[in-house]
Amino acid sequence: MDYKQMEQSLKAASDETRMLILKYLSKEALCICEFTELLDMSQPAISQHMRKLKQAGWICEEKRGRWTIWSLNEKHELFEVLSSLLAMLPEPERTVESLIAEGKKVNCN
Amino acid sequence: MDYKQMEQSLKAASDETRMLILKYLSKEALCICEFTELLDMSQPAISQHMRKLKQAGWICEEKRGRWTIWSLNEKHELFEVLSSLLAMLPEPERTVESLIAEGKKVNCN
DNA sequence: TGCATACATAAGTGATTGCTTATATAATAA
DNA sequence: TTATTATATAAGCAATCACTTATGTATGCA
Repeated sequence: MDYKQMEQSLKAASDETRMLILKYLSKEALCICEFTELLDMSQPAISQHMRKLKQAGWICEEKRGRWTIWSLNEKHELFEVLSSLLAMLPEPERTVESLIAEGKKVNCN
Repeated sequence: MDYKQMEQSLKAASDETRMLILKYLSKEALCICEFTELLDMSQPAISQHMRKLKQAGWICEEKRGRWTIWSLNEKHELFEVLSSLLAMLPEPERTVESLIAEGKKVNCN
């Protein structure tokens, strides 16, 4: 891995919002609409973060009907490093379960 | 470690120039003037990169006369992660030895 | 067919980045 | 003392950032 590649990978991960996204994805695959609820952010903001993470190779998308299901790319060269970083982070307050409890869970998977 | 802390640490390391600096420091402690030669950059540019790395806790400074000797901070909470990242990077082309060969090595340590 | 849903993209904006040049500071050398 | 060396800091600037609002696109449903 060269310096430019590592810079691009790390830069994409070095953002509080995107680290939260990756933390959620380390548990289960999710779609954009769930993240807008979990992170309380606009849909375009989430969408743009996803694009950055995808360009860096951290996540994969799977189109299913009108949903796009996002998941961690376990084949990323730095996947193990990412995993150990994510393991150091606390569990987010909002969970998919809390969305269900609030009746805000969408049926995308 | 919380999300903001990790973001700040990773952001400081997520730069090609600063990763090169860290790679050099993983071998030996060095001063600014050596980096200006090794990286072919201006002194203020290097100085500002050092400040960022120091603020993130990645490096330590030791003032010795008019020199400032910089070294990796092995007590950083993410030191092991950093080490494994640096180990994946190729050795830089320019080395302290090549500086000596060119007669550009300074006597700072 | 028409409308709602899920998402992507584009343009605009204020904040941050990484450099530059210029200058300040502090230690040593002459 | 004066000059030189090593470094830090400040101001300025173009590029990039993360958001916003507005709009486009594709799917599924009535």
